[in-house]
Amino acid sequence: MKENFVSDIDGMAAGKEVVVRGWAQEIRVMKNIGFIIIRDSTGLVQATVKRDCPDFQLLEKMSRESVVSVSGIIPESIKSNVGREIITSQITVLNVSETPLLIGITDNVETDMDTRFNNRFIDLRKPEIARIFRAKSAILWGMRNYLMSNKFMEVQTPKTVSAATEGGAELFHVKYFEKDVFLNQSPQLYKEMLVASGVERVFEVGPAFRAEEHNTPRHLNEFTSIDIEMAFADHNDAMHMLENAIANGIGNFLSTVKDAESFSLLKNRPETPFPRITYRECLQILKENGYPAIHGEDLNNEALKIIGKRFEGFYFITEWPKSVRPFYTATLDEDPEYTKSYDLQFREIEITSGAQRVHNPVELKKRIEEKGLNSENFEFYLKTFRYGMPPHAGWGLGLERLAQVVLGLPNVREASLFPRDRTRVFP
RNA sequence: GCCCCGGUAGUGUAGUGGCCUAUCAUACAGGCCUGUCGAGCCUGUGACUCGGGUUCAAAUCCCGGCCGGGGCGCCA
Repeated sequence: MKENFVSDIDGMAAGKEVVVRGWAQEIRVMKNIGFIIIRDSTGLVQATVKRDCPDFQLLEKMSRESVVSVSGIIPESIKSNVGREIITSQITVLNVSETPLLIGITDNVETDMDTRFNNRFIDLRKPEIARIFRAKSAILWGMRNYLMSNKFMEVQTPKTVSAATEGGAELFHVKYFEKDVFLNQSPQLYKEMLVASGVERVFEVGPAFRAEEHNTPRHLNEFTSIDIEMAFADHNDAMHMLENAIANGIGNFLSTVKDAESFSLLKNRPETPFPRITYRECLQILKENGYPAIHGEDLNNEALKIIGKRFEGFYFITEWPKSVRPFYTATLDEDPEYTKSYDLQFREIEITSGAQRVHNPVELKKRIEEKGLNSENFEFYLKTFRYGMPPHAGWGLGLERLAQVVLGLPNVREASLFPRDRTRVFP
């Protein structure tokens, strides 16, 4: 096993002997001296190879990105501009890399997104690409940590489901032995069933599939959904959990990922609570801006851009009309045409959708039928509401979209290691 | 699902009917030079997405396929 990562060299005294293992990012050879810039997951170090090193001739035939193990000593004074240096005593080439590289790593040439994704394993060697996923991981960890400390249990629910769905999104068909099944668009129904099972607070981090033929910088056909559901809670409680989970996620990212503020769009842990605006207030703003918006319809992208300009970062749009929300969304006590629902927005990008849910089985059945769905297909779900279902609320969040807005990425595909879009199912 | 734009060496580009035997950068191979550091200099290798059509002549114009980027719709 590797004993030292490159960044460990920072604390080492001159004269200390180390073994560095990583990728040979740059190789330069001269008459009496040569250099290898070695990269590992933690950073760069220059291995300086003098003529008297017995492995000097290995440099001359070494290709970039070959995997090497280099032994050496920390020098008294560091002359390399990468800030770390070892004076080499021994070099082992563990595996050679073919040339030329499929895409440049340090070359001063841009590479198209398509070419990069076709060769993603090399693309990910670029520090500016790799750090996206360090950030995503740290954001998720911070959110998970917040939920775990609030009595949530992490669960896994099936991704293959039979015909009954929430309606709305198109689903992917999959052969399942002699049956036709679908890839689940969200864990919604399962989360609620687990609330009925007495777990009270559940969350899941997993894939969600949407067979929509969109081609935009903010859609993936397979994305990572963070979903929560909590018993004995209303939409305001769920919003509270959401904004604090996000603040904790971003806070964790900024405080644990190296140089986070240098590449993050958001430089500070966001203040909570996030501002809230109702759907009806949005329509009023649009009207004042002379933008035609139809009451009872969804806000389109252009409308959301107008609304988004009024807020610095994250904001909630609450109390959406019943007509644009799923059947399981609870309505306002004082006006049943509107719902206890909310979307979390960042400018025009929708990050999260959530609500208090209907917990009365009679009303729920009615709402399913109002949407034109067959309630018999939902019996597995409806019956969990008849034997003691508490009031509950929750949300579903697109992790790639969250990473996209936190980092200011131009395309959500950049936040997916191996994105799945309208045409890409490879690699 | 509808609409717009695009596809030229490994990578990224210039070229919109003949001056293209296709530009430049980077990579790659070889050489010179140098405790170098986006090193520099010289030489070399390497490309018009596929199929059909128009034309004396097509990278260039037309049609179709495939692939890509984006707008709308829809959503996380």
